[in-house]
Amino acid sequence: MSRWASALPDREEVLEAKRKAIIREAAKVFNRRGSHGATLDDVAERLGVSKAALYRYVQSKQDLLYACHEEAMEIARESVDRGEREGRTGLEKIQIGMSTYLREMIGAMGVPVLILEENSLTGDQARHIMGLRDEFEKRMRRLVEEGIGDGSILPLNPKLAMFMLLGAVHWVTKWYSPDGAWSADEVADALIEMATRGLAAQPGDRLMATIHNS
Amino acid sequence: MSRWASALPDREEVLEAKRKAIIREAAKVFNRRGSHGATLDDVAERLGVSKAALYRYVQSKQDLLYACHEEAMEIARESVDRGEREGRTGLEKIQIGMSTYLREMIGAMGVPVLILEENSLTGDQARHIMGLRDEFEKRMRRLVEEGIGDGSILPLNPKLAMFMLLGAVHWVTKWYSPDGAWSADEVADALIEMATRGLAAQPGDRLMATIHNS
DNA sequence: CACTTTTGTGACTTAAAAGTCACTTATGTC
DNA sequence: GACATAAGTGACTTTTAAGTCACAAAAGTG
Repeated sequence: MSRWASALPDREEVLEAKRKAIIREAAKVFNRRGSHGATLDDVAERLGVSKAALYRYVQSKQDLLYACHEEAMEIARESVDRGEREGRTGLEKIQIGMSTYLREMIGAMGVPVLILEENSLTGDQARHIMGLRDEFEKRMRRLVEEGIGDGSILPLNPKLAMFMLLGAVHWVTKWYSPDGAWSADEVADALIEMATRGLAAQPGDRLMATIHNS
Repeated sequence: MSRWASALPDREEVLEAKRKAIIREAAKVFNRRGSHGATLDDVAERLGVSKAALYRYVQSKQDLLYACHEEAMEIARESVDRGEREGRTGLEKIQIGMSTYLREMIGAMGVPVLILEENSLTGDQARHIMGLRDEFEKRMRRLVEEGIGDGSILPLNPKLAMFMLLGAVHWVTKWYSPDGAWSADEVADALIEMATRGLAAQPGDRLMATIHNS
């Protein structure tokens, strides 16, 4: 047994933490430059190490890209979980789920969603990620249907509504900067309020989020 | 003077038509694979010619990418023009402008919008395209302000509203397929109706577009 | 047809980034 | 301190796609 018992992070943990850091940084670069435009030299430089060092933590660029996608889908899944747990109507579940998702993506430690370029993943990896994405989208669609059923959402096409919301949300990663005037929380609240109002059966006659009133 | 007077397309026209075809095809590939992931061999193959042939019509891949962006911004500009001309309130102008824009992008001959990857354009070209984009966004924002002023739109943050709408619209290029069940027109109408309802001061109590009622 | 101009090609060179490896530096253990 | 193991590096090879070029095929013109 090493000194300090298990009070100090052991090797495994440090290793895993470094791998996570690589994934986070890579996700940002992939997202800004596209998966083919991003270079591992670039990721390495942002982390202050050499490219060769990265290869101790990831097998290949493909592997890294795959890990980023997995992370993003994990965030998506947890966000819907939370929406389903905490919301009372279909609409509320969507609002909570989507704003959680958005906050996680653009927040300090977030892995921004990755634009799915055709071709960036292949074979089993592509199939797995697409499977997760389809599942996520199916759950979102069901929440829309639930909302229509319970009267919180207007009769409309669930698939189209889901795509509209996802577009509004994913696009944020293209323009949002943490250095700007708005916090991730403010953006998430205000954007989701506005976007979901389009579906609401009883839309309020004013918007409550802080960004709208400043 | 050649025979048939000017009834036959002359060389210049044919040349220009071929260049347009290259731009359209390239735009699709850039959009699906990202600007770095797209290869000119691929574009050439889709057009049934060799890569070397492309270089008779474009100077470089950069030049081609730039032309695609210019084309997309031209479409954007014309769409706002039409909205401003035909709409009566700020909200109506936005609805007309945005649905025109979306139809043009995903329609048969459309040049899908290009995700602006950082780094894909550089120097003067990047500055020019960003200038056009900023101008487009500024006009959209002004229409939101106009709508707030004339009472057709709720008091809200114009910049955020614009980003929400643009996200919903641009995202369509990621999932829409002309081979699917929905026509470009149907999608444009239904999506814009839903998305702009979120901003409307007097949102209707049901959605009219065909997709929602089928 | 004979000649010129335009359009297009396959085989090449070049550039950039992925991926590897023999080696150095750091860390932890007795 | 001495040894063992892990972490990290610079210089290399390999791969892929951009871009070029000498030549071939096609089209226009007298």
